[in-house]
Amino acid sequence: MTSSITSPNSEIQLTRGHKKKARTRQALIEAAIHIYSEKGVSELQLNGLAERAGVSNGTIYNYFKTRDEVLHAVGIELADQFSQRITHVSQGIENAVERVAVGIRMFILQGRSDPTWAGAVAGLFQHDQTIQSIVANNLLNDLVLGIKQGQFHIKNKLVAMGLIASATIGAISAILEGLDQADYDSSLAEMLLLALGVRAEQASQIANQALPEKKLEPGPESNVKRGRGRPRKTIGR
Amino acid sequence: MTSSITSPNSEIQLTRGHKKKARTRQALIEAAIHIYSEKGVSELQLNGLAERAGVSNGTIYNYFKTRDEVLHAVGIELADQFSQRITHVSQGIENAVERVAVGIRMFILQGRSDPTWAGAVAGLFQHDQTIQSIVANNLLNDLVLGIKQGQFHIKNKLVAMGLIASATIGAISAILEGLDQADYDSSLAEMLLLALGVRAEQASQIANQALPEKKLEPGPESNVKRGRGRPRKTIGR
Amino acid sequence: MTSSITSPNSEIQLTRGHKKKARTRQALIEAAIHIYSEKGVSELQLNGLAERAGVSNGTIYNYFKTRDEVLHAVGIELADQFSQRITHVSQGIENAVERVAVGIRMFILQGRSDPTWAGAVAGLFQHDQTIQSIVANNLLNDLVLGIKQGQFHIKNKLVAMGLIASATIGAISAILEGLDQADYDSSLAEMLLLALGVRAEQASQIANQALPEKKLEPGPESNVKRGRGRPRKTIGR
Amino acid sequence: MTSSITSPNSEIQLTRGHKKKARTRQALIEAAIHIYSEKGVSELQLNGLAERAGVSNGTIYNYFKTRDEVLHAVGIELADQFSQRITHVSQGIENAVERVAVGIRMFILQGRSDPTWAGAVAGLFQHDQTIQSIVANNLLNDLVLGIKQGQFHIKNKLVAMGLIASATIGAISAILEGLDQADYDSSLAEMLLLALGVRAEQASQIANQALPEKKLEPGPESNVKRGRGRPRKTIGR
DNA sequence: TATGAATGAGTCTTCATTCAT
DNA sequence: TATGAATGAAGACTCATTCAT
Repeated sequence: MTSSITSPNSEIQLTRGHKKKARTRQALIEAAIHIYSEKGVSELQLNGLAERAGVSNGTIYNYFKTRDEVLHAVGIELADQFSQRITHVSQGIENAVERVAVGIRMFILQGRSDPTWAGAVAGLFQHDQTIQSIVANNLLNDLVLGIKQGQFHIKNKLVAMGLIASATIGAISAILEGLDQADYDSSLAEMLLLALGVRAEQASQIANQALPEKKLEPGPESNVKRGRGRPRKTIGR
Repeated sequence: MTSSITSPNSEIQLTRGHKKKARTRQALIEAAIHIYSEKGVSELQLNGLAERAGVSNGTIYNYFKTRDEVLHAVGIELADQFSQRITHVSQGIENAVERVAVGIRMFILQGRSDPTWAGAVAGLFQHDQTIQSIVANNLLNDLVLGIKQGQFHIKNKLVAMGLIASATIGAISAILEGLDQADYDSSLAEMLLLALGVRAEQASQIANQALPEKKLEPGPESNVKRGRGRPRKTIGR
Repeated sequence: MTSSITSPNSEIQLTRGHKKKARTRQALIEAAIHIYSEKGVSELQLNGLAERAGVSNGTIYNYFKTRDEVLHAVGIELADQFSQRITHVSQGIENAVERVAVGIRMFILQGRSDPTWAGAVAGLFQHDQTIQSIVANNLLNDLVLGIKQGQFHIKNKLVAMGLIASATIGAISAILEGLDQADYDSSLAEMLLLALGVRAEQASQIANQALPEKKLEPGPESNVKRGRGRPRKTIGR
Repeated sequence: MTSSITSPNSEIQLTRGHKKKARTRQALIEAAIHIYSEKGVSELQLNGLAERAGVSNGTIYNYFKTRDEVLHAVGIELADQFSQRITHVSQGIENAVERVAVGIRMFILQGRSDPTWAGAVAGLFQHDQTIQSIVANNLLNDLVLGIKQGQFHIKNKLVAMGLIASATIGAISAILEGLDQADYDSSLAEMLLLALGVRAEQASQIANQALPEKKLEPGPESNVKRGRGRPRKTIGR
């Protein structure tokens, strides 16, 4: 049942009979993330959610007043996790170019190692302001830093930000749809660095250098065995 | 607010009684595009569609067996229009760099001049393989051409393609959400050319040169004369 | 199926295939009135309503946007019918004392001849402003008239109005609960006339004189055969 | 807003640990009375009740097997209180006309001084036989007495009883809805005495004379000391 | 073909009641 | 006894689809 979605300290909670409430809430959010990932954000049905979380439908309403509140809570949670995961790896990196490259690549690599999580994040990105803002903030800081460091040459920061965000999300989506490519992460990172005005050799070098050795995040093997199959037949509801 | 989606001068159509059927079908599709644009693909409700198209709900089922069939037909139509509009503007441009730049910019400019259409296309892009394939085909040809012409230096064509597509769609979405920027089109085009390995000065020059004087929108009567029957060979379903 | 609840001209409608819509709406309202009468206003359940009206539950929503709208519509309808029935019989009576007496008695007699209707009106009286206002208006006019005619001697018209209304509604309720009394109508009318300051002999005479020969209202026999049994076990929902 | 329902000085209660049970039960009933008064009898929800009583929802089921049992207990309690309050004020009054007038006025005055309690009683009156019976018994005795004293001239005692009860309850409801009038109590009492056949001058004099100086509300400790067990013989269920 | 009322399966939501702690 | 999370039956509401006219 544990998955990389579970917050880090959840093992402690699971051992005790206490904190039942927190556990159920977490179970609901995790189940929601799985459903997001498999069927898309707009497909979340409360019956399915309850079943997947192993509770009865009424239980959902002990934690969320309405369906929308569930969606929102999941958004917050994903945004939170996103922020943690990405900032985690770029901690300690001083060079803005490297920070950006590492961020892009790490996120793409999540598309392979934890497709559930990545799929949910990617899917949610279009629908939730919260997660967009978080990405935007992280990115903007690094862009500003890089400009100050004289490494980025950008005419319009907002356009640049949008470019990086949508390209990265797009890459994740492509990978999840089976269009993976060898070195997708470094290829894309290199191109995006070029777009930001980084010199070609530097872009190539930084985009292809080894990633820091930090663990991506708990990420148990269970993430891999889950297929992201079930092709959506219907677009709408 | 002007939109090429709007049916052509209706007097012309009314003169021929026997085109009623085709007209109703077209009215439904156009109404659907409006709804796509305003509320998102997954929000299409058949009652609202009928109302918007000025027919009664039962009438829909004279043209489509099921809701899914409506969605599919709209997808085809949008893909079709997209294809026409884009190929239209790059007709006659020999230089691959220019072709790509013009394509990107023209599409972004639609976000301003015909937001309904652009919004629908952008929204559909995430959900429908058909339209993705069309973009892919157009783009791939130009990329290959540019490589042959020695102007693009790309490691992975598929990655490059995904980059351009998602960045452009992302730009449209941003604009539709009110996050417009002056020179969004040329700024983004320039960055993307850089990403493709075009030299900085050339990228800047081509991305900022005046666009060809072609009208953005094909004449309205083309909406009708384009045969619905013409089977299209697409990669997607 | 027809009942005194049906509006007068409904027979005409029922003969034609046209006006299906109006017929269904009327069927819903009539069914609601029956339920009101049997189970009380707060017990109206949409499933039961649909079943009783012989339509499927979804059909209700073709006529009313929400449960509350059903309640309101029934309130309007009952208030309308109330107004018609009562004003009908007092038409042409010039003397205010007589008008009031006839109104009180007629309404009480409805408690016997059309218990469904009367029960619904009585039950609704506590919950709906609309019907209260209508009663109030009818009554107030007659009180003012009687005062002008020098027959009523009242200190406070509003108190008097409340007295008459609640006493009459209370009588209906008592009758519907099986606590009927011979001459309930004239006994109560006489007491209320006394309360309004009418002289004893006049009160007695007017309260006991024969009622005008007008038919109460369509009132088919089907109204009588329906028992108002099913004692409410539960108070709340 | 002062209310005799409010539990007595809680310090006294806290000194005795062994009365916890009785206190919780009483807290629940008092909370229920507040809810009755504010939202109507049929709106009592067990979650809200628990919250208002300051206990957790499960606790209710330590005192009542079912929601209906709660409603019933509240009914008993209110009827009990009603009986005490009314008999309290008319104690020592020999004249039946005065007894009736005082009863009516006192009850109406509760609508102002203790609207919570009065509202609950009035609301319950329509739904609960118990409280109706208590009123009936009190009233009937006085009516019989008044007839024996030659002061009431009534054709039908039951009709008269119903008239007084419903008129008084109606008055309370009107006041609670904000339709208060100066001298509502004496105005109504006077009219009702007239209805009972009392001569005009006497009715006016008695209905308007000063009320006895008794406190409206029995001492708070009575809330506790009144045995819950005392079986009451009532007509109603 | 067009209409629009009717349908009913499917969803969300509420709330009295149960039960492990 | 007290707690409060969990339960699930039940009710309101939606909407794609059918069908008589």
